[in-house]
Amino acid sequence: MGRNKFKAPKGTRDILPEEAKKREYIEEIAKEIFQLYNYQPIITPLFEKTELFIRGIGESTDIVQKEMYTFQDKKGRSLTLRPEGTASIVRAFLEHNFNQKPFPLKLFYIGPMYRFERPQAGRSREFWQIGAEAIGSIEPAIDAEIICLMIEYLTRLGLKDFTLLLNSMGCPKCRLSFIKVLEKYLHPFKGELCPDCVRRLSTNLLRIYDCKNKNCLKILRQGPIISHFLCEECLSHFKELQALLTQEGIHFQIEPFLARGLDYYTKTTFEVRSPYLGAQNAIGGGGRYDGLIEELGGDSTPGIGFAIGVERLLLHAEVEKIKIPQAAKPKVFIGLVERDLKREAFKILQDLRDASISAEMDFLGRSLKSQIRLADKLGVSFVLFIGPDEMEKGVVKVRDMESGLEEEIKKDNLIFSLKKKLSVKDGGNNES
RNA sequence: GUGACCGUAGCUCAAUUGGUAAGAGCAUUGGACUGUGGAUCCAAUGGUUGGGGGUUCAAGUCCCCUCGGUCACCCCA
Repeated sequence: MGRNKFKAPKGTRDILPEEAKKREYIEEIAKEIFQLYNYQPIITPLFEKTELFIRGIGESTDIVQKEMYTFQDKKGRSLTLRPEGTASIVRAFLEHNFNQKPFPLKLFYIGPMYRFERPQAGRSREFWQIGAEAIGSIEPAIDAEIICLMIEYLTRLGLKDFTLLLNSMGCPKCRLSFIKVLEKYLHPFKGELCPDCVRRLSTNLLRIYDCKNKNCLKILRQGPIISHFLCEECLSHFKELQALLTQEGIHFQIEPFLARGLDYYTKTTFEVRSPYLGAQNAIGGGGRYDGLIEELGGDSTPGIGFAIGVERLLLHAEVEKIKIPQAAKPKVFIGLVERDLKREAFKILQDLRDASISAEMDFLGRSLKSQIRLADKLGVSFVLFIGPDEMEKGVVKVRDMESGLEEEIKKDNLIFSLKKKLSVKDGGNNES
């Protein structure tokens, strides 16, 4: 171990075949559901101009303040590895004049994000998100669609034990009046709040809701609630969204203290929490960002989106023992009895593959016994023996690894016969 | 960025108060069974004990630094 000079950088890791296959599966399901809801794939660069994230995510957020992977390229431009997906998508939206397309424009993405943080359970420096954005509609129905999409995806994967939290942050107008009231309420408690919250009092008041200090929480919970201060428009939006979710049988919990750490959220915010993830308990979350596109230089255009953390999803799925179908194993192994029949064996191997039969053979000159052992480890259904006796008769000996029965099959008939045998076996189970 | 705990073969773990030449199981490879798997048995491969420095006659074991891991805080996916 000490010999290995190179290790994956702190907070990153290799995703080995076993896990990679699971990811392929959950991505596949995601794509199915996105297609069902008519969301189109988009792939944006892993890095962007730093300025985009500062403007998009918000100067005062933790992401911008301390979590960005920022570097200079050879021309001295400041670039940043993307810490989240929405800013890039809005940038692409503006860059390609997507406002010319029919609204709402619906996009999804799957890819890695980067945040410079101390790793812990459910948190690393490189992590993947599956996310979706719907741009151009202010209808509560699109909020409902986005949330349904997210919940349906998790449900489709088989997750059960999660909670959907819902809140409205209001719009800039009503938020302002709420902030005033909250400020007034909190002022007398200044001496009792934790130092962080005292700081938040003057910098970014709403961030106070992120505090986990028991005393601060107690004070907050007895204070004003943002939903009581929503303007007429925001309130009816929120009510309509709730009605739609209820109609679809989606259970949610109003969480008046759900603030979320990105400055751009307006009106709807939501988060899916898992009881199994330790301190980092959000599997995914999202919200409406009606001011973001204008902030980044476009016409005033509303939008809403969510992101799911792939690693957290997988961690949760592990606890719930979610069944993830295993990728197919090779079905046939070629057992080479004598070395000088290598060419013949290779030919049969390729013939099988040409016929779409997944096949494998030995490439290390192993003894026949070791070859069969290997075949067993690979879990193939059949082993074909290629030996002098068989050659002479123009046949291949086929061993059924389950029953141990062997049968000689004419070479001309091999593919047809194997396909038939395999389809019989496949008829039963296909999972593990 | 802060704190706590941890770091011995590919994996899971041993190694008396610092004391011979760091062991075992599993995995891998070969063999017992010279044309045949899963069981069993035998053998081999595999470690400058994360790295560096220090204390000591002697360090896997003690001290310092560093890298990494784990968990928590901050915050979020």
